[in-house]
Amino acid sequence: MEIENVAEYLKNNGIKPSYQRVRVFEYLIKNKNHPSVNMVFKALLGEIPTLSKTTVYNTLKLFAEKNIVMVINIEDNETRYDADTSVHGHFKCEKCGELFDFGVNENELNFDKIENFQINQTHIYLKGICKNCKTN
Amino acid sequence: MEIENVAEYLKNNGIKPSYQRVRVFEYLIKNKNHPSVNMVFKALLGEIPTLSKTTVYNTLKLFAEKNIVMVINIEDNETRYDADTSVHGHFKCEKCGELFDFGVNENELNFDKIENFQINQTHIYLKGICKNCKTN
DNA sequence: ATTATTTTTGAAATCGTTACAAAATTACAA
DNA sequence: TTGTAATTTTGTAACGATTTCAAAAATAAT
Repeated sequence: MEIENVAEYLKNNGIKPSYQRVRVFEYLIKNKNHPSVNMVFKALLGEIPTLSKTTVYNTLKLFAEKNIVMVINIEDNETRYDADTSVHGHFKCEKCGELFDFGVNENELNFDKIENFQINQTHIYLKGICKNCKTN
Repeated sequence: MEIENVAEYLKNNGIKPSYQRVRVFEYLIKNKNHPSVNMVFKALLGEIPTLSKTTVYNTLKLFAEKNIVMVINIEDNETRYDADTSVHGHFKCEKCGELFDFGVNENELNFDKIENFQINQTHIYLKGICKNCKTN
């Protein structure tokens, strides 16, 4: 998805585009590295010296409520965020720790036993060894 | 999977079958409710008054390392455990909070972009409204 | 301008989890 | 058995991610 005007995009999703919110969202779409709160906070603190970590928490929670970010719980200890809200999977390499995106064909998922359930969110997490770490 | 003798099963998986470990694993296979550490602890405390919560943590971590339980991170705040380690999905109802199992056909998952990755674990989490909560 | 509303901030509290050392239990050898 | 070593359990303290909360700052409305 192409987002030309972040402030406009936030507004269209019912979010008042404050300076901090715009900057956090810009970080997400520029750095597609599924950051944690701490990663966002530390990256932006250099440019926004008054930034509070609570603001990052508040902002990402708001984004999640408005469904413009995906909450990734592939790690047991810290939550990660992704501005790409389309259905796709995440692969975590157990060796290098990196998180990879991969495509998922929704139609091919046959979900037994939950017919007539209303699905709002789909999370697909794989863990293993990535191609780089396998050869090295 | 049928597990007739829990102690034997633990031993076969490289786990010394102490009393606490046997009781924790028995709880898991009798109560297929994907319990949290706290749920296991509170349920067993009545029968094992000296039980420590740390023991439940240690035990479940050991089970996970030996791959006889599945770690479920569908909730952001607390980890849940499942003695069924076969590939299957979990549906969390956003209304009643219940966790449902569902079947997944592994072969039908076409994972784009991660060819030549070694997959060790597959986690599929859905969130939405279960059939009961939709009608009520 | 003034006032009301919203947002940000930072410190304190919360809570799941882990670290650690002592106590209890089990395994092993004499 | 008995003593000793190794393993497991226990409970308290520490840790760290996240939330709470109230004050300060910024923004919007009258």
